[in-house]
Amino acid sequence: MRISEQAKQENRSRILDKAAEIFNSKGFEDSTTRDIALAAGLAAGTLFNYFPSKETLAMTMVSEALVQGREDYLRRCTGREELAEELFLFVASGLRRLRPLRPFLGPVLERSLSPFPRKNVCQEGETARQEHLAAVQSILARHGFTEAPDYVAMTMYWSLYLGILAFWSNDTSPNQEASQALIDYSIRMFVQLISGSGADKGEADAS
Amino acid sequence: MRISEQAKQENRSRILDKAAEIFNSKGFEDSTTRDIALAAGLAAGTLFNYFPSKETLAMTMVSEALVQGREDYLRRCTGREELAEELFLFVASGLRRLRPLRPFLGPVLERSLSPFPRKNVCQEGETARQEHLAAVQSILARHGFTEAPDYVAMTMYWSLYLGILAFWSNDTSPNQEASQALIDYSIRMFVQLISGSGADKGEADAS
DNA sequence: ATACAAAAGTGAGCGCGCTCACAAAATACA
DNA sequence: TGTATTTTGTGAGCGCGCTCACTTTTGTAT
Repeated sequence: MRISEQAKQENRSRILDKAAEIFNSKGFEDSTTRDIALAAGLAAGTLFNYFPSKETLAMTMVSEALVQGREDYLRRCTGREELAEELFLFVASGLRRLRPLRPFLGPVLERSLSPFPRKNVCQEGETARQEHLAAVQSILARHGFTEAPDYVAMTMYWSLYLGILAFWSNDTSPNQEASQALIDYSIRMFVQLISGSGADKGEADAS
Repeated sequence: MRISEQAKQENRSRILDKAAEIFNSKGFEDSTTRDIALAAGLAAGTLFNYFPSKETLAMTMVSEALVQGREDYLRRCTGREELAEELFLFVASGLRRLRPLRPFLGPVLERSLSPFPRKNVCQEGETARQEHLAAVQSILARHGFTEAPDYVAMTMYWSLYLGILAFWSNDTSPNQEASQALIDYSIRMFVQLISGSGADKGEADAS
């Protein structure tokens, strides 16, 4: 069992390695699970003993990248940042870790993170979303927003975040400055939203 | 040629009718193009003489609904509305027409309207997005925003709009009040964004 | 009518993600 | 060691969206 356990881990990481390679060279949709399995030295069906779907396989990499991004953020965060500043740091840390996966991220994030209701949800995606939102909530809490923001605010946050991911994932501007501007505006907007409705929720009355 | 032309149109609309029926009863993903073609009295392959893909078939219905929604909006619009009010009317008019398609909208909108880069883009989806955004721009223009808002603003608008669609498409609250609140906040946020464009951090408040 | 070209319909078949009945190997127990 | 049990690997095969070589129908010109 020990030896087998180790062999399993090796198989798993060999699948992940080869998958990353193939996804990066041909994109997500043009890569086949058969190719990946064979490249990892396994039969076609065996891949699904390790990952229940092609989507989950890809999202596993995304998930790990986002976890590392979160760790980076915690390491880099001094605790003296403004709210917007800290949110920016958090988002940017995630993107930095996603960078190597960029060539094949589009279809994966679209399927796994989008809030549209679907038949077969990918658990990795759900988890990634929840953990991201939980992190945001904890940042808010540390900045004095003790009551959890309502569903409207968090729904809007997620929409904006997905928009950032989508834009960033094919941003060809030199240093992704275009994305930086988008992140900047999105976060500022979000901060403004929760600042304005935090006390008296719902009655903002603009007209 | 006359008769055949008419037959073609009949086939086309029979496909659309049966597709709507089947999509509504089994959802988009569980419906097969074979079933739809047979239900329309055609061979499996013939369907693709009329629509290049299953996605396009579904998006054709969405597209038509959105066009009708736009007409409704033009009809109902008095021209004396506030900007936010008019945007709300515009968005709500679209949703009203999409209502009958709601049971199968999720996967369709996710694939066709999402801004994530993809291999095979569905032309119907691209067009729908462009027309929607053009309508928004013209509303803005009529309210004094003569210079076209920059890509950041429009990107954020589209993110928020997609979020609204996603939330609304499985909003089970009695009269979709939950969605109404989301639309309200999203639009107000967007108006604030373009009003204060170039404005500095947060505090500005509404004037 | 007849011949012919263009348009429309057909269904076998492809490659995909994924399943599943079974085979092989690893482990547990005697 | 030998046997039973569980775990892991295998690849034929399914159903899907979609293609394409072919047949049938339609329209035109003689």
